[in-house]
Amino acid sequence: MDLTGPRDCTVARALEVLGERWSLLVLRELFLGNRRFAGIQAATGAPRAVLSARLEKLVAEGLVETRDYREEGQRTRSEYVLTEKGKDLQPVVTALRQWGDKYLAGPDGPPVELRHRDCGERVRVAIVCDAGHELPGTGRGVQVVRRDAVRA
Amino acid sequence: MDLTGPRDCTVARALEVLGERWSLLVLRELFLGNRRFAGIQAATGAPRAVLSARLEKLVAEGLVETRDYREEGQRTRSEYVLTEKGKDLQPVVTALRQWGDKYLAGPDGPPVELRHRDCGERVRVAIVCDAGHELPGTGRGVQVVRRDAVRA
DNA sequence: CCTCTAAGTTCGAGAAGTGAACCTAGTATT
DNA sequence: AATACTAGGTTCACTTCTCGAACTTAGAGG
Repeated sequence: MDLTGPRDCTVARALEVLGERWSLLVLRELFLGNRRFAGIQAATGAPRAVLSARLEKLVAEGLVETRDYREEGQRTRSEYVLTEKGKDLQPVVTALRQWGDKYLAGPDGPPVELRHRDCGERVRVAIVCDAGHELPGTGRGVQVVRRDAVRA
Repeated sequence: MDLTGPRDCTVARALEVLGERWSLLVLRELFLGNRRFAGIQAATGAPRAVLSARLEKLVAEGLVETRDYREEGQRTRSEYVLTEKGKDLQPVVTALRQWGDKYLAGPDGPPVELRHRDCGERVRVAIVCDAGHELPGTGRGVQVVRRDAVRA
């Protein structure tokens, strides 16, 4: 994507990194603790060539690191783990899941549920302000302040 | 994407709707109040043919509705507005923006800021549980509960 | 009836995605 | 030391998506 374009906001830049097909699905698997190539491939259904390219990109962007592991009877291989930068995408994946759960779940309800490990309550994404108010998930009450002059 | 695949979670389904290039960027513009074809085209930089197809898809999926408007000296045309289902994606776009602001903003800082209209404080996305605890944005403390049996 | 305009559509070329087959390099077995 | 095994890729031929530019559409206004 051309970042010299009319509105170079950070959403566009984020999508530059994450916007390709499979990228967010790979991150979903990494959040679920699936660290190996074959496991991610099976869970996402991404073609191997694409998965290889996406993992490479995620590593290059610093969202993911490789780490060596050794299965017995096998040579040493690499597995993929999220960096802090990658883990910080949890709200994105969780927000997507929440929306999907609300509008796209099957008759059995969503297949994965997130809970707070400490108290067992259901976890969700909320829009809040620094004064501690929670805003509706539709974004009502959010005021957009543009700091960008027109940059043609 | 093949939804008969190994792990048909709602994240995958959500990306089925939103995962194509430009879709989320179009939604960003709609959230910012940009409702017209030409305006969205200019702001996102998407090719007209692609934009046309994406808007059509978003309408078909029920995230966006068309509404007639009439500029004086012009014929009646359609503009695009978010439905409730579309507005519910605010947390996704905001989470993306937040991550982009943190890791990808330029030296001048992010070009767009979100504030709570009622109190003026900065708005952000948080991971919270139903007991009112706020969890770190990295997802530490989130427990994944799988309700899906293995569906090969 | 001619022009203007926003909103599309069409087009050929190029980039990206696809599944299947093939390759690679340590491990273990013989 | 030759052989088979395996997770993780790479390569290939094919299809689909994306791109920018040019073209089309249809109502408004002169």
